[in-house]
Amino acid sequence: MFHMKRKSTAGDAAPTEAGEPFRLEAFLPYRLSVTANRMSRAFARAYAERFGLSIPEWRVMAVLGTGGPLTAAAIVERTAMDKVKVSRAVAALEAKGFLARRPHPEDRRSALLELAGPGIEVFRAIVPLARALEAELTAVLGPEDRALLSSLLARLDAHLAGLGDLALDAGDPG
Amino acid sequence: MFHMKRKSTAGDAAPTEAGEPFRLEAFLPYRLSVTANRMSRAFARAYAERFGLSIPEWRVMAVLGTGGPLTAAAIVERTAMDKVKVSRAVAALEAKGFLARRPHPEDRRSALLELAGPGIEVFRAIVPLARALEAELTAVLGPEDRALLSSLLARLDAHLAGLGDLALDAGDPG
DNA sequence: GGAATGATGTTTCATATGAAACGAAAGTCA
DNA sequence: TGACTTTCGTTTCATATGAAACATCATTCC
Repeated sequence: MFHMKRKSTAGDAAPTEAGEPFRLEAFLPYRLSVTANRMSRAFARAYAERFGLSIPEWRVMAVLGTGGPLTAAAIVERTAMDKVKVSRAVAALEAKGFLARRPHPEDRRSALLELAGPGIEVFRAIVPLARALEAELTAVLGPEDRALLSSLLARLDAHLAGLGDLALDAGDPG
Repeated sequence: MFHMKRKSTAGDAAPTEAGEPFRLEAFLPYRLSVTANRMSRAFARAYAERFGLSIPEWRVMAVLGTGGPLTAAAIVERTAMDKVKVSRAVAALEAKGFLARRPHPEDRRSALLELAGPGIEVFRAIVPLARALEAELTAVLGPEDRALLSSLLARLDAHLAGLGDLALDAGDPG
């Protein structure tokens, strides 16, 4: 049989060509997931060993450490984490005395959160270590490829976030 | 201007520069994790809705569908999944009649696994859909950027796998 | 051969996750 | 005002995860 009709447009000089046997290693969702998990595991271990923090906790600290006081909803937005996860991370950090809640002046359901006490110094200590570990783990890529990867991921992520919940099946979003 | 030595056009040259305030969005492990999770969620939903498969189950089918009969250990190797996860995925697929176990001729602890019955047709049906969804979700990147991303991830992943468990912190090769 | 050690795959158990239900507080509308 | 609807954050619950213990078979070394 002839395999004609290939290369329909730019869209299909694709990740995996239609006639070929399927290879998991060349499948982008797989690649992405495996690499991200490896990376996450390394960081999770480092944070846990040195600071007793989970990744969600570290992320909350990361946004609180740079942005001012934030509500939980704002943290959800900036960390791209589930609100349940944020709620639990905040509770854990509060229990450790790493952050403080202050009543929100305009909404009694909510609270303003910010780093406090030991949390402030831990944040200062963690940032350079996180950067160093990032540098070590991504050492194979030079600075340029690292930047390239980051920018590709950002573009892809924005697209995925745009697709959002809609149209993942059924309709053709375009 | 004077100190425009390396303005961030195509992204920051270094992962995160030492003097700057920490930005989670520019932190590669974060980017990677968020993007991978979004992608995974989309696929998980698609596989579940259309075929009643989890991602681990789909991955096992993916390697069995192309490679011949494999042992569980071989599947672990090729899918980069935990052996517990593989064990459970295999059990689930067997319960659905999607794969068959055959005693391993040279090792009575092990078994040879291969797609069977409905599993074969489901595999054939799923591959083009997986490819189509991949294409849709990565549509923002052109074919070239997609290939680039894939190759960057592969390099990074190989490096991470190389670091393995060792040397992530000071040194306890255990 | 037969103990000691190693490999294979399953089960146990403690933790992590997020969808959905929830109470409390705003916001909306008549 | 007094119903409604919506939003904020927490809690519940059912599921997913993997480290460690396990049973089973294989291999090594004496």
